[in-house]
Amino acid sequence: MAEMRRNELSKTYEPASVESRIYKLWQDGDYFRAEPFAKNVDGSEKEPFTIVIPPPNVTGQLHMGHALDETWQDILIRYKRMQGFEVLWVPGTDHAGIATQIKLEEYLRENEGITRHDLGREKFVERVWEWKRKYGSRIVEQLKSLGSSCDWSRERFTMDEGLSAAVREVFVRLYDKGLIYRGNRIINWCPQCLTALSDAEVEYTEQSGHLWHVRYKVKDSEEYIVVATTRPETMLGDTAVAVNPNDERYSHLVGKTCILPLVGREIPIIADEYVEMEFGTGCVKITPCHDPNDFEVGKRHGLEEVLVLDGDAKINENGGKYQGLYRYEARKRIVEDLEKGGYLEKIEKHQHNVGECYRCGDTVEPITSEQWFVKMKPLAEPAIEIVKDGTVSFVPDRFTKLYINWMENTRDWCISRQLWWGHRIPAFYCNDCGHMQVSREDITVCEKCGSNNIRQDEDVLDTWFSSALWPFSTLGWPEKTDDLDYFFPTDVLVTGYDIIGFWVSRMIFSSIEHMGREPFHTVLIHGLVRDAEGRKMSKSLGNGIDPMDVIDQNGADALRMTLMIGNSPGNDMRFSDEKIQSMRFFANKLWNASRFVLMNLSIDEIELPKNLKPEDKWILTTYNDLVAEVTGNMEKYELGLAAQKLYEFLWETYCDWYIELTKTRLRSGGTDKLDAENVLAYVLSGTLKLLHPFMPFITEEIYQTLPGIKSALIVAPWPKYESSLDFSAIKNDVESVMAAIHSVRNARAEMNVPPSKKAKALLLTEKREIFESMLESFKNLAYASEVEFLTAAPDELQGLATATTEHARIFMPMSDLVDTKKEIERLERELSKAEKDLEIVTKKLSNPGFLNKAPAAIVEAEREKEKSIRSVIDNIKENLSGLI
RNA sequence: GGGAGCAUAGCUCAGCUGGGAGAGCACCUGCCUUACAAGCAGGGGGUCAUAGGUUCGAUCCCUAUUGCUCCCACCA
Repeated sequence: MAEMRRNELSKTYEPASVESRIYKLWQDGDYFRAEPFAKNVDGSEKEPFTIVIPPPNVTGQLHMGHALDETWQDILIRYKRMQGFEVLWVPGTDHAGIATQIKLEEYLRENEGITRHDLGREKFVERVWEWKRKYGSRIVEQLKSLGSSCDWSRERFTMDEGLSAAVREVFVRLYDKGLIYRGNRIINWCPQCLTALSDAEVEYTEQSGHLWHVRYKVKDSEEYIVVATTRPETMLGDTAVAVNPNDERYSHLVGKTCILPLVGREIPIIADEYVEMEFGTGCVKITPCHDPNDFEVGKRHGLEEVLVLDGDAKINENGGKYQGLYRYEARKRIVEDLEKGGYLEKIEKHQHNVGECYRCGDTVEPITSEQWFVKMKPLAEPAIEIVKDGTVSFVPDRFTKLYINWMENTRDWCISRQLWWGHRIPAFYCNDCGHMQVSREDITVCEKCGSNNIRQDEDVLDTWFSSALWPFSTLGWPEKTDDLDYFFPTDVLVTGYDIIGFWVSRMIFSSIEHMGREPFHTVLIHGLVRDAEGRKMSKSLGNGIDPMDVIDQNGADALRMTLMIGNSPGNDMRFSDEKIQSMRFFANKLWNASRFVLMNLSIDEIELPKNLKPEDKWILTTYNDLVAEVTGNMEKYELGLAAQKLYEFLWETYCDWYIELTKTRLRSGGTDKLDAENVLAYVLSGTLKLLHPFMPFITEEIYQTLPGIKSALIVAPWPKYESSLDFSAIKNDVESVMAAIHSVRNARAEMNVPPSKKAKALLLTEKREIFESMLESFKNLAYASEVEFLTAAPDELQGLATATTEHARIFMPMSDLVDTKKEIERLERELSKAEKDLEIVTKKLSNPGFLNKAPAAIVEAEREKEKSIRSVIDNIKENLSGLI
């Protein structure tokens, strides 16, 4: 596997050439494929771990939101795969009813000058399939370039045969149980898309409008009743005026009738609690067909229903002389006529929320219409319970509330759409006797009258109806399959908080209803990716950053790391050039560190040496702790923290310290060198494993070049904490040498001594042993020409630069460079800093409350700290007194 | 109207069950020390929004306040 020559690694990391090759390596190795009931080498059954992808729109293209979503999932999947789970990540795409249909209609209009009606349903649907075939693979390819390790052999599409069968099955079952019904109800209608929408598909924006106050004359009276409305055109459909039953101003009018201006219809004045006395005039015109609340009022009072708007938002035949006018045109005309007729009392400016179609943005109209609905209450109840009892949990937890709130308040779900692209509703009508049948199979003969004059319902189902079944339909349901037996329920669902209502909730109740249990145990919620200014990325703002461009320029690993590092579940993040750049640099750092190690390697097999040097023990201990921490973070879905720790360990611990500490040994040759090689390679190899889920490409590429590697990193076992690697006893000793090095560098830097100018170091320390065993490294990193151990401080400190730590005082003869006055100032600065620290600690330690109540370990640590600071202070003071 | 989130270094943000205030970028100083200048070494910079409370101890828990963001509801 390791075709690559070690010393041929290029000086900078070039992701483009690596990534496609590595992805092919994984695919050729078939590492993404999952087998139900797979066995371990010892014959035991493997534990499954399953994620289903939130299916992107089949004709869409990858955006940053996807990239974030996929990265989360791929990290979890790769982590679990390395841990020995039989992992399945089911990929697929969604037919995205409205979105796709709109897209093609736009294309047809712009390029062929035709509408879907010119083509007719059959031809149009055929064109959508063509469109799907043309663009459907684009997003899949984009997912691959991100590194997603999906089982592509199981790729699904919501309009696949199997998934369509699942949709039919569910529809029929729910219908038979009375949970799907057809009815004339008020729904949200998009006059642009010409279809009904569910409540979830309507977005509200605040707009400034007007409140028109209109006089309705009370019949057989000189009185007027004044109603306030924001949509005067709907008055054509008024069938009552309502007041609050407790409103004394109008109680004498309740039961009377008034005359609808312009129309002349006599309508009753009724009393209903729904009316707020304080708002407007306290009188509300009731338009049952064009307002959801009015619809309810109408039902309660048995009011007449007059529909006045057509599907395209034009006034219909019930609108008399206004028939044919578009809604806003009609509004203008009606207001004019009201004014002329003296019906208009006043016009107020008014801020109110207007519902818009989430796809096209057009103002939706509430309209009564014959539609199909899912009865929500019986489905919602167990779906709430399963989250309340913890069977399904949200990460972070706060989204539990949002979910429950959504579930508790949801009204019946309007599932029929007047579109052509989607799952056609399996309801069949007999044109002769009018009988309706809902069926899994297409109906050709009426079961009631035997007629074969049958037509299928024209409508299709809401896109979310099929995606609600995704966790089990993709595994073969309603067939009984091994996949279902083994991989269901799935484990984690990863998605953004914006579709909890649309999708997550519907998957949960669908799964309970049809599978009898939860679809997944954890819902991992991430935030949105915003631009550098914190704005939502959107097409209209043109501020979207194309992940494919980012990958091309920086590599998928850098993109993934950018999206993960420092990000916590549920929180939005900003995407900036700076961030992506620093991650590209990180990839390069990893590359070069590996290059350095590989250049020095002469071993054929990585094996930890028997005689470990102190610095080896130090790095192994630190690495070992890292394994434990990162694993803990992964388990808790704290991927941002895990990434952060890996970044720091690799850069600061491994590169800046450990590699530097080994350089003298690598130069020395012999066993020393071989031992260093082994430890370097061991820790690098382990770090690559830990980092692999985050940066799969570069880690795999490097891993392949390590000695003795027989498998791909993608299936290498995840590192475990090993107590045999715990040398924490010696950690402090090594760190005291590091502290001394740091202090020397500091002193030299303050005096602007270049590294090239080496100096002798006179070393006074009670830890002579450790300094001696790390002497060469110390000399190298502290720029010491030689080291002499002292048993007492020199009498005369003039002309000596001093470096001071808890355990060491170092004197460097550099008379030509040392400015005694400056040196004294520097030491005094350090002293006052240390004294401040000491003050805090002693205050704590002199507090009886602290001593009595704080845990012993904390008190002990505080004592250690005090001792250490005192030692530093003593050392600085002695140095000072020698100078003054 | 209801609910949620955020407020930590100049900027963007971490900070897991309360005990050390952190990272990246930016900034200052010195270095091409042959893995990396996409780098190395050193450094400056924060009353952790405000006011209370709980505690031996609060960035972290509780209450209130202020400011920003979002979601849901839709009083016509």
